[in-house]
Amino acid sequence: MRLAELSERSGVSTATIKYYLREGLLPPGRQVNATTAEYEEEHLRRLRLVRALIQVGRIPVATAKEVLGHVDDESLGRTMRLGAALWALPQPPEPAEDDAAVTAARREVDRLLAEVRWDSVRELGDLSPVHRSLVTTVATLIRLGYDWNAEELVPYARLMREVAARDLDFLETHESDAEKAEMAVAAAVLFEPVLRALHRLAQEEESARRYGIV
Amino acid sequence: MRLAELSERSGVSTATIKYYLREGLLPPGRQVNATTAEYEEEHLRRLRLVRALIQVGRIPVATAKEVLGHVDDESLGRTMRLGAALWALPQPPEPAEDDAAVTAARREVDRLLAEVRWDSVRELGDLSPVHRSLVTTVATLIRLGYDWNAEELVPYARLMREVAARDLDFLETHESDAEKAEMAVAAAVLFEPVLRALHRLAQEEESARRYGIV
DNA sequence: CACATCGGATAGTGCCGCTAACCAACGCGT
DNA sequence: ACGCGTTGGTTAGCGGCACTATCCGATGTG
Repeated sequence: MRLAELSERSGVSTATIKYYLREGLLPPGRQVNATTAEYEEEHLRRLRLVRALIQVGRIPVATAKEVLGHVDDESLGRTMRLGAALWALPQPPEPAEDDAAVTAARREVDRLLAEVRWDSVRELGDLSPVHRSLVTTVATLIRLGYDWNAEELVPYARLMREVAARDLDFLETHESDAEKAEMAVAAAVLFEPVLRALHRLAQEEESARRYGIV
Repeated sequence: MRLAELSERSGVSTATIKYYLREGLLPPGRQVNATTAEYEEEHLRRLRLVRALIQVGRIPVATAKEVLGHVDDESLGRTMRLGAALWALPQPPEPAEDDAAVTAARREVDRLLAEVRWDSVRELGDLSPVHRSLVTTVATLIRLGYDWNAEELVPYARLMREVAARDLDFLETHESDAEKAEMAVAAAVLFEPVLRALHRLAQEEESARRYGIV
């Protein structure tokens, strides 16, 4: 298909598609001649994924490019691709001011990880961007005056562990041979909005039950 | 305290504080005379909350204003304040293209809510922004080619229900009289990054256990 | 062979979250 | 009483980001 058809079938304007091509989010089509390029179904699928990452996952274009770079990195095995792609996903900005709150937060997070015995991530520690962002967020909560401690997070951690186990089960079940890595990224990025929405819906439901009003 | 001190103790530049005052995110200080205004501890706390909403929660300034407006709305009771504030929290943009994917998504979400018996939110249906955003996100997943169905979401929904119950327990325990509504909003907004981080950490941990590599 | 269409390149737009610069009023030390 | 540094408010501008409008020469098409 040509660019115009790609645009029509995806609902993305040709100008935007050109922008994505320019930014390297979308691999170039097969150049037929100087004025015509041919795109495949694969391009359409990739374009939908890009839109999902950017619109639903709210991932910056530059980051999306990086993530997709890992997805396309054939030098990595399946697991590594997934890991590298997830690693590249954006985290809350780290003010990195090493004050008392951050110290306290780090201590509590460490205690939490010890308590639930997540030894793999404990070994990685600050190397993992996710770990750092968790510390930062907890530090913010502490600064706001929450008397935060690891014990209160333990049940949440256990629940999220269950969720993560289901995530991986899901991936294993649904992976087709064709686009394994893309699926993994899509699942990682698009599951979060689903979880977030379910979380808020659950809050509405629970609140309505307890207090009668929403 | 004066603006300069408010700036120093919060780590936010005076220019930015002035900006927040202008935008109505921060109530004006007590005007002593034409060139001096006096701010209280309350302003410091509110300022920290604003920063948390914007930086950690990534909430747009205009939305944060709206949310805080509900928090300050004394015509509402506690529960209503919380509800209104949560209601105003931003959702993924809704393309609102009522195509086959959206229809299918709506059907699956309805089935899900029936299955887990969240009758309160079911009654509200499309009225709730959260409900709409869930439908939109699921529609995106469907468009990407996931053969999505309600059954697969059920365990997630149950888990998030447990999480939500804990959220509300937490609120009930920790609420001090002084800043109930602010705490509720902070919890709602700042809990999500914590959950997200725990989720990803759990994925790393689980993946490391299953496949040995992260 | 006229003409619409194609894809690529470039420069511009609109929004958003600040931020630098300015200003008159004030308060404090001498 | 007076000079001068500081205060809080106002205005205009900046930088980044995600597009987007426009132009262009090459090309396929009736």
